[in-house]
Amino acid sequence: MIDKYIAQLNEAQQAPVFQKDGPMIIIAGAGSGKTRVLTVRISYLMSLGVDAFNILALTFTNKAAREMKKRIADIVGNNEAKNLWMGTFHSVFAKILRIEADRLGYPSNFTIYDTQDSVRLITAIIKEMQLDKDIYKPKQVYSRISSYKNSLITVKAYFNNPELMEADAMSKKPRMGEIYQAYVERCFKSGAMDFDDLLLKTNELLNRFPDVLAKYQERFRYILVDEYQDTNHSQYLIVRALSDRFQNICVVGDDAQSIYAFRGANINNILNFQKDYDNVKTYRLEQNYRSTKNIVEAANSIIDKNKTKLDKVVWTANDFGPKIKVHRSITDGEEGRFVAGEIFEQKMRNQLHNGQFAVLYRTNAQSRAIEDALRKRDIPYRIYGGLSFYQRKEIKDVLSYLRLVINPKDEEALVRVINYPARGIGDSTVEKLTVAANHYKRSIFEVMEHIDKIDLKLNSGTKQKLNDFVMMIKSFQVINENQDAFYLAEHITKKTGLVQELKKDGTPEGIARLENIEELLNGIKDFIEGQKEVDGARGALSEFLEDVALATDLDKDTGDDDRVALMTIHLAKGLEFPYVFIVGLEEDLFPSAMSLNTRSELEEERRLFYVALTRAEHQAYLTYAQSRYRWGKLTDAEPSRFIEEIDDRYLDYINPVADSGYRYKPSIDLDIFGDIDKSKLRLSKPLAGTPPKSMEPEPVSSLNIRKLKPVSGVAPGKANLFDSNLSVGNIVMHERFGKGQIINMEGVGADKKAEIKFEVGGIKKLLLKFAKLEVIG
DNA sequence: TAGCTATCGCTTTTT
DNA sequence: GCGATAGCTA
Repeated sequence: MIDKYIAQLNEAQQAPVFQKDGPMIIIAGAGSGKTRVLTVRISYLMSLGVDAFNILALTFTNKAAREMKKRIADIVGNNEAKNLWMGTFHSVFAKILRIEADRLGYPSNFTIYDTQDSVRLITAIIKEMQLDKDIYKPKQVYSRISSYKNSLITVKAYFNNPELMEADAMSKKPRMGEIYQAYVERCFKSGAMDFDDLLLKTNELLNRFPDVLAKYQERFRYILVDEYQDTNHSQYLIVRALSDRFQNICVVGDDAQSIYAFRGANINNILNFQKDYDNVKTYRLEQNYRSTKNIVEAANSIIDKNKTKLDKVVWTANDFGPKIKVHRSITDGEEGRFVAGEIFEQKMRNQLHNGQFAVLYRTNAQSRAIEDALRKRDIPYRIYGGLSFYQRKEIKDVLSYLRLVINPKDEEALVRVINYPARGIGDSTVEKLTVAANHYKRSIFEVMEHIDKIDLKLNSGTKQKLNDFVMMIKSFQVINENQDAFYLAEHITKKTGLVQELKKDGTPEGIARLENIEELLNGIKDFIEGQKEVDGARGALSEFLEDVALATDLDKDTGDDDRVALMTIHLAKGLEFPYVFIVGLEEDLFPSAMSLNTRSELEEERRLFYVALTRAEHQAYLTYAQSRYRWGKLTDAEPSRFIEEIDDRYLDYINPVADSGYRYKPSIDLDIFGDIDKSKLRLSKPLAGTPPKSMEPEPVSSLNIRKLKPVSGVAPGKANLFDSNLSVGNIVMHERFGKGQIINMEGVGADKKAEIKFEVGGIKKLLLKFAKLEVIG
């Protein structure tokens, strides 16, 4: 049986399958069939007699884990596949932490705080400490704490590290450590772990308790890690610890697709793997089965621009296929219309369906313009990511009640719903409760339970209301013991008045929210139906809540309806589509303005672009707009350097008509389209009195000026192909105008122009993008 | 304490 | 251009 699957692999793919023991790394280029290799390898291990219980496979998304499990089930049968430990780092170690929770002083029913919960708690702490929230920005503080945790810097380690403390003091946050400490204490007191805790506490567990470590080392004799390039330090240490005994560790990854450094992923984990273990075998999968030659080669030409990378040549035996289409539009609205129109046309012409198209963007905010256009064309689509279903207010409200039932110490859940729907427990009361809770080192709920024994200067009416709330939650707990989660959830929505609240609102938004709650209830029903088939399921409610806490939108995808996919590039990693639109290819958007400060940030953006392009099987589109609404304001944009970085032979410029039609005749005075030319407007600051005609009201905004800085600040001469080596004073040769000297340069990126004094013909302004200039002196 | 209005900050990506 | 929050008033 297994032989058949092995025979379907090429030689390079078979080699890692056949290596049963020892450390190994598989460097797998985009589209090289790594998932197949992993599934066959796991199946093969099992065919050699390795018990499924002894295999741990860590993936990046739940979806990847599910799919892999399904494919393995096809090979070895469902009963065997069921016993595999397979999932994301977070979900696998959340399960283990629940089993071992008492070792760390946590309840096994601990809550998992999502980012929203964490940020709210930090906001509250900053307020309580009476710090300036403009200096201590909660989100910034959160990400700082997150990066500490991912580097295994505990509160204690922080206070032992003068360098860190100094760095925080330098950035005007001398009390960072105290916030960190308070945050950790409050989470603990609430019986809650945040995302990073799931990894940090696992490390703590394995470090502090040798017997626990031994137990899981013994259990996980074979460990496989997918997307190894995206692991952070914390994850790295877990893998190292668990694999230390048997050294049967197989990691798969592609350094060219490392796109999560921003949240602590360490590309060195993959670059240094050979050094971490003895006798590491390295395998390379370089043949791409996914994309056309055009796409593969164009993608290679991009990634070549990066300095930090492993040796690897991705190639394909596929056809050349069509060139990559590049489209320029005036506004983001027009960009959306182009995408929608093109999907419409391609569907007609080639008998395609919606599911074969994907629109990828850098930021979630870009989806709106695309959505509008698709809707107008009646093209069904599905948005992934963004505000996920479970993060919507009405959903989080219901979930908060459910969380309180499981873990009444959960403070974020409590604060959220203690007065929603309104029941006369106001801010000042909650404040008093919080102060008392911190003072007695108890949870707010516990304080409320003993409200009569503590003097909080509350009037009797308020006390009664608090008591009612406690009794209500307790009554829910009783129901939870006797009824299933669906019954309880439905009961809660009615009993708390959540449903009535939305019904009386009556607005379309209110109705939509009601429908969402209904969908949530149905989701719970589905979940417990599914649970009934799994043996050893604990209380369905707590399992449901864990699932929800670690679920992503991608996981909800059933894939059975035919829709165009809209998502960020990050989310698209690991997916593939015949037709891919990469939209918003503009400087400051992609590459993001936030990533222009260092070379490594820029290289990560470039890898992101590489990931985007290699999602396409048959046809890729690159689109950009010359102006775009950002933060509700129309903003100028210029084409992304990434377009220029692709060799022209792979590209097909769809519409060089309107303004570049002029540009092909550089002898024409450029002033005639001065109104259109953004960079020119921007740079004519001395003429600021000139009324800008019909374009946006303030062409010389502070935004635009700010925009110039980072672009030109990046490695002069390297920023893009067009300004290489050229500077004022150079003697150049032009194919039509002959010899001349550069007397001035202006603009950036694709709009970069040189003013050249030619020996014959006088001074001309040329767009470097089109002028074929040879430097001769 | 509740509900309304004004203001802010946001948009880099996610488990 | 939106959603969350602060601040004001009843």
